[in-house]
Amino acid sequence: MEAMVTPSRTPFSPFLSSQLKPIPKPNLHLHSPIPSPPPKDAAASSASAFTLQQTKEIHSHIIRTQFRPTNILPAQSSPQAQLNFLITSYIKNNTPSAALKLYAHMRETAASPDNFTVPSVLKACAQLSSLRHGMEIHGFVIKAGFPWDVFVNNSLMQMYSDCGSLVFATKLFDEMPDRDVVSWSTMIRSYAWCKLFDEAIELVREMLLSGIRPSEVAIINMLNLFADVGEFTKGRPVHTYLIKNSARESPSVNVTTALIDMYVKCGSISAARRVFDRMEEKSTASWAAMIAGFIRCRDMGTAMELLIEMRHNHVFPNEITMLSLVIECGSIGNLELGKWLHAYILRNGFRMSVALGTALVDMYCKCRDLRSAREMFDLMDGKDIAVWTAMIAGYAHTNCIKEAFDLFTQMKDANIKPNEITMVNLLSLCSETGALDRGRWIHACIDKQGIEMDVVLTTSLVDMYAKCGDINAAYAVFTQTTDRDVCMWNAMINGLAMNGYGEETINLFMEMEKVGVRPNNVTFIGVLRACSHSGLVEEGKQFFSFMEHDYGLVPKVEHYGCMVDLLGRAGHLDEAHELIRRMPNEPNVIIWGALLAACKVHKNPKLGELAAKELLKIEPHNSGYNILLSNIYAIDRRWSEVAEVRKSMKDTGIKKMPGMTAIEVNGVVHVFVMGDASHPQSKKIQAMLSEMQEKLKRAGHVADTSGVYLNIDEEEKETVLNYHSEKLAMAFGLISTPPRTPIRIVKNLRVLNKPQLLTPEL
DNA sequence: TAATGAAGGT
Repeated sequence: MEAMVTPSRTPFSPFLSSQLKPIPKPNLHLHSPIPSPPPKDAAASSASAFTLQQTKEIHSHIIRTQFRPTNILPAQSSPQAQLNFLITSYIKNNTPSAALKLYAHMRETAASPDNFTVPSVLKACAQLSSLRHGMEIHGFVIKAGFPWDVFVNNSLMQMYSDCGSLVFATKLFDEMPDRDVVSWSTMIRSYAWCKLFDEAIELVREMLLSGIRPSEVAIINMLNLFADVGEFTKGRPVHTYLIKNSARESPSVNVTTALIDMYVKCGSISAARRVFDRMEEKSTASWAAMIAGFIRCRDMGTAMELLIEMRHNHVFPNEITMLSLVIECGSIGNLELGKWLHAYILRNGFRMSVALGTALVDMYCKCRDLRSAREMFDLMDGKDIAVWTAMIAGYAHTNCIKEAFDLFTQMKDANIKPNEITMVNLLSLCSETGALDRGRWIHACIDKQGIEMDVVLTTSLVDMYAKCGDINAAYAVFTQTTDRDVCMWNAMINGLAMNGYGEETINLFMEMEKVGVRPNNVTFIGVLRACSHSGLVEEGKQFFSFMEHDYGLVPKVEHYGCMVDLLGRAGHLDEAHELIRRMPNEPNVIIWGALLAACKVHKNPKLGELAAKELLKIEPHNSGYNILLSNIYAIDRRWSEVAEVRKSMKDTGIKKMPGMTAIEVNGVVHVFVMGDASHPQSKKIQAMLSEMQEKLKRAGHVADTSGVYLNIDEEEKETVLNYHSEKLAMAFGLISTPPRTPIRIVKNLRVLNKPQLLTPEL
């Protein structure tokens, strides 16, 4: 690997290189201090599950009082038992890193972890996919000399499997003196998780042979698993087993429901229907699974019919049924059915719980009907953080900056404290729109409000800083945390790649390997992109081959896209074309677009024409591709063909989409299109543009007009260049910021391709 | 048990 990246050194910014500190060594003993206690006493009582806030309060109380009895936990509980309880509570509240910190604290004090602690903290490791922490705990178990315990052993297997180390899990399984049904299920699950279905099925067979009867839970787990991986044929043996066994005892309603769910998720609605029709007794859940199946395959008529039929059979949908159907509907984005369900809910007098209301708001957002979402939202009473967040997420995903931040302000006025999820949504909005100042502000809010920095939130921060161009801030956030999962590495790797740090990207990739985080498809996109932008052709080819042969990751069309880009940028156009012809997947617009872009740069109209025509085959009405084709003709000065394309565009009503550029000044995002005179400060901008042009001319700059493919004379072309949206944004930036302020403009192609997003309905 | 969240190719 080392040898591979050395050959052609790419020039990279010495500035960043000096900034990039080595990744801190993993802190094996987790010495991080326990967070300082909030000044509240633990007043909450009764509930069996505590909220995160309550957990933290109890935590600080226990630490403060040296395990004196509280009014919440049983007074006679040992320190171990109390801490175990807190660890479990942190995990239930989805804050595994807090659980691990608490465990580290136990190790330092007299309250030594016992075999109730270990399975809990292993679960936390699994949630964080932190193999390193998991192994540390395994080491502790061995050193502490616990008596062998099947429960602990199963937890270890589970942890290894969730952290991607099937080898260790298998080793533990093979060496177990005594296996229970959970051990088998865990191992089967692990194999199936790695898509080793044949091995998983073989293990099912072995389990049955060894006389272990799968428990009902084990069968349901298996079915859920096959459902998750969407492998239909592989699930069959479980079905066969059930049928064979049904002579003795018929499967329970829960098992059959899981079976229906599996068939539905594997895309076989007819098999699901057959099982469903044969059921003697159907529960609410069975009906719900069946109806969700018809929603999923967009057969709304049958879905509605079944919902009505269900009531004739005296099985009544409950709030949960409706909840799951609304969620399903949102995930396929079917507005019509969503509205029908909403009406159905109102007509039939279901209790409109906050959860159901939230699901409806979310459904409308996912169907891009923000107006209805907002209506529902405004109607709701007792709004909690989830609804506010769902609504903010709706605005965030449609790039409605103003609405999202306005709502955020209103939420705080209503005394609702934002949580990690709220912040993640706002940050992703900042990333998409390049709003660095707002992003920094959100970062400050997170610190000020003491919001838990979990993996997802940290990843969002890294991503925001990287996409907004502040790579040093991204790196600072990245290095400040020790629990990094593959997504966080990917955010940093792709961030470096995106900002042009080819060599650093590759180094970081190797660092990731070293600490034992397994790269995935997305990781390789970043690495290949880095090679592409830095002209590391040979390295890129090697990584491409590595990913398949050394990591067992089948390159997807995305990776081919990177490779076409890599080869194309380097001018190896024919090789790129050859790769497209050889690829097993159907080339899409990205692939042909990459080839076309390369043909433009390297002036190969012949291949470019081919690519443009392929693009138009896929999307005949895309104005962008029509423009590109006409530009290709223009390179060859084939003006009559240029005119033809333009005429056919005009005839079919295709309009050229305006290029747009955004700039953030004092927290406000200004968007410019080409020749835009609508800005209030337009006059000043024009004056600044003239000044810029004068200065450039005096400095001897000659505009490169070869990229403007209109049949007009050179002087006019220059005018067109001068009114580009980028220049307008740049000029605006110059007049509205103090001298020497860095100016950051954003051209977001994704925004460009979705013009409707910039003109929200509201 | 069932409502809100992260990484990606021109």
